[in-house]
Amino acid sequence: MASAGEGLRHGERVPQRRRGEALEQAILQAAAEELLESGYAGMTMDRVARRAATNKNAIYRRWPHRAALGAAAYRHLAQAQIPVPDTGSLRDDALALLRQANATWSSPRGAVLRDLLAAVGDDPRLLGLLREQADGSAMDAAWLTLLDRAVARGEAPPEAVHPRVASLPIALLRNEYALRGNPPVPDTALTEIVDEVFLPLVRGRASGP
Amino acid sequence: MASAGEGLRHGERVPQRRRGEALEQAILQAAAEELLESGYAGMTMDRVARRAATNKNAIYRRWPHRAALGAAAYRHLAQAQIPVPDTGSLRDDALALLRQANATWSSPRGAVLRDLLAAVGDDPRLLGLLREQADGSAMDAAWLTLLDRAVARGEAPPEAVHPRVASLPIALLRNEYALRGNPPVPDTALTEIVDEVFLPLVRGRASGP
DNA sequence: GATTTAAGGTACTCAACGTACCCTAATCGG
DNA sequence: CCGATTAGGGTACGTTGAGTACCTTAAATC
Repeated sequence: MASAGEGLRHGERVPQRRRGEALEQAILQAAAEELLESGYAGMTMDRVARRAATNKNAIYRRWPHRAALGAAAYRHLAQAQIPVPDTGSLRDDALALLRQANATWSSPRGAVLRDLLAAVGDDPRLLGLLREQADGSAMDAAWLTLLDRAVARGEAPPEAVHPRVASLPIALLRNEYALRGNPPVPDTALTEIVDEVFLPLVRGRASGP
Repeated sequence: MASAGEGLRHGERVPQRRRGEALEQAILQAAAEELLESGYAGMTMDRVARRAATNKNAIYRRWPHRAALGAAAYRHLAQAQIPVPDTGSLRDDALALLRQANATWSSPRGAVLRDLLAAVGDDPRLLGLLREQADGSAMDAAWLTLLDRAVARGEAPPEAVHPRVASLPIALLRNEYALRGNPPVPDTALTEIVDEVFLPLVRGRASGP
């Protein structure tokens, strides 16, 4: 067997030691994998370092502490694109969005996110970083789009297009998780949120001041 | 100064070593104080033991791990009695209850509770223990009472008395904390929750199916 | 090719959880 | 009233994991 990798034609050198961006991506990838496999509690710095085939130095040169790495790794694994459903009915659209959020949050990724939010505590920088990708403005935008369409169809009054209304179903879903813990919220709870709260509220704002 | 405690009349002995209930209460008290002073992260087992003038053995004989002690200590310090406001107006009642919850949650105790809920993770026993005293059924009962009174005054339709409606304002308040972190929610957010969501929903359920 | 930059390797400090062991005070049974 | 049992006190560990220090060595840059 000829020794490979060193003697290339024309003397092209293949670096054997990653640097900069390449190394950073490898670390993030390793951290994300650890997060999915063992949760945030299991994502130790040594394990990440070993998995990325590097050492803790390289990590601490980039992130000041574990929570920061955790947040960055979550972001790396949560390329959240939210496809806004368009079924032609406000109720079905709302249910579809809720079900999608429920599926995401009850997946391992959801558990990781909740761990991270807990661990981050009150560090506003990391809090923002997490929320951004997690469910923040993108989610609100989706619900506003959904309401806009309903108004255009004459299904909802214009007063219903309001940030508080838009964020309501997700807030209630989040609340279910806060109360019950990890297991996925049953579908009956989702329909209840839509039928008993969301739609009545949309109606209720019609004749309001 | 005469040496006290040992030589009592009639040979009554005052035990110098606490046992059972007395010691348990002392530990809980010490843990609760640590929680308030330094949060859950600062409530180390050694500190609690020192503060209670005992040692870790006595603690671990009673609680299997730190999280269990934390939950028990929180319960010890959170004798939650919820006085249901009765101002004669649904809006004012609702605002009063919300403001009270906001005050509690933005106090050190609220931060401790959030830390604990995070630390407890998915242990259902501790989760239940915490929620019980924290904001669970007592809170819901208060909101249902408030709705009942409004219905009696003719201020709200009977259909508004529904668990989902009752838990809504607290769910939205909790959501504010989840989104923004520790600082108290501004009063404008509370009035918005009441005026833009809660009251319209109560109205909206009136003519509903 | 020399110099500077950053990765690799490793050992270490420190804090904190949880455990083991042994001694001694309090309680309980007779 | 006196031994036996129970449970608290004291203390020293073992272990894990965060974060740091320091030196060596490869890669990039001048």
